[in-house]
Amino acid sequence: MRTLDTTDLRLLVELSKTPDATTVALAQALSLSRNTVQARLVRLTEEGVFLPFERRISMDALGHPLTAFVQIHVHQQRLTEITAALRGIPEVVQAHGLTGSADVLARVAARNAEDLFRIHSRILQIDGVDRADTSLAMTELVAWRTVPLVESLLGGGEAGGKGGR
Amino acid sequence: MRTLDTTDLRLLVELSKTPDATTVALAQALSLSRNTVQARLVRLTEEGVFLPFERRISMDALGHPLTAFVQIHVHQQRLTEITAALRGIPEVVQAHGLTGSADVLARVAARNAEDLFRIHSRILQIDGVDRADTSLAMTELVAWRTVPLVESLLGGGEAGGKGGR
DNA sequence: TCCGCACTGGGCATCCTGCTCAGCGACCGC
DNA sequence: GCGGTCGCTGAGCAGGATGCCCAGTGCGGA
Repeated sequence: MRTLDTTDLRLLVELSKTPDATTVALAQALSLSRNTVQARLVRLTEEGVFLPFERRISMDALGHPLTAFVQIHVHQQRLTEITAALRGIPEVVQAHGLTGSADVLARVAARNAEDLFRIHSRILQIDGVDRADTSLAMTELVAWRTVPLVESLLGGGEAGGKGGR
Repeated sequence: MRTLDTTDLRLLVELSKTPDATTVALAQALSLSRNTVQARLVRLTEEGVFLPFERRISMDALGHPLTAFVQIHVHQQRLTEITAALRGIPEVVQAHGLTGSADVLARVAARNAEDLFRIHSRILQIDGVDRADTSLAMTELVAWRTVPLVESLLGGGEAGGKGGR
């Protein structure tokens, strides 16, 4: 994957500020020509810099205000089937295979405590699952953010965005 | 927060399929009038159903392909300062206050193993942090998804979208 | 029965989009 | 030093989308 240059990063920051900005507005904000912005956006899209829109849907709005992390210990030989089973539970929003004591960390969205208990049980009943420890997220201390990282890349100095090959 | 009706949910699914679709295209896909779609989108936006665009930026693209989860044990009295310190680390992408054995679960993005170690050390040096256990995410078994949950709400039957108050 | 609400379909001026083209400046390899 | 190549610019153009307005309609609740 190509390394993003300053122009790309500035574009990402601007997009984060005004996600629905038109190409013209973005060009104005960054003092670039409309053509350049358009070309960059196409390239960024093709390179897969933008993750699916799904990620922008609020669980709260869907009536699932509770977030919980479930640490799952499994028979590692059966990981494939277990993954499939987890995919079958819509409330399992995300799951990672981990190093360390637990094998799988699943992120779960629930309507309320009962609902969470139900989902927890459902995970426990999956064949090959040994144990599942649920931790409820009480506060989001740091809300998902990418811009600080992008800005650190900008400040840290990348190659300039003009001329050259 | 108002409960989303069938029309809203169908709109979310359609948007997930084609995030850059025009209002006209969405209206066509859902067999609604353009005016209705436009009004719904405005309302969904006002209600905060859409999370920030930042969430759609790929860490891989930013040169941070490694994801790690850091379980942090802290002096709970100092949680406020600790949160501020975590916010000061750009690589800390998200952090939750948890019930259970650990106090804080932080999600971290890193360039490579060394980088991860550096960030881990930086977290450890925060005043009030007792211990920090890092687990590296090796695979994303289930990529972030919301649509299955939305569809389960659709299938489960919500109130219809037309008429009434 | 009447009211209010949400959706519909039409219309309108303005702006954006997607595309093309020529020109220019900078850096590359030769 | 020189041509080649790449990225940015500014202009132009047809088609379409946007944002806004309004009147009409069907349904449920008061």
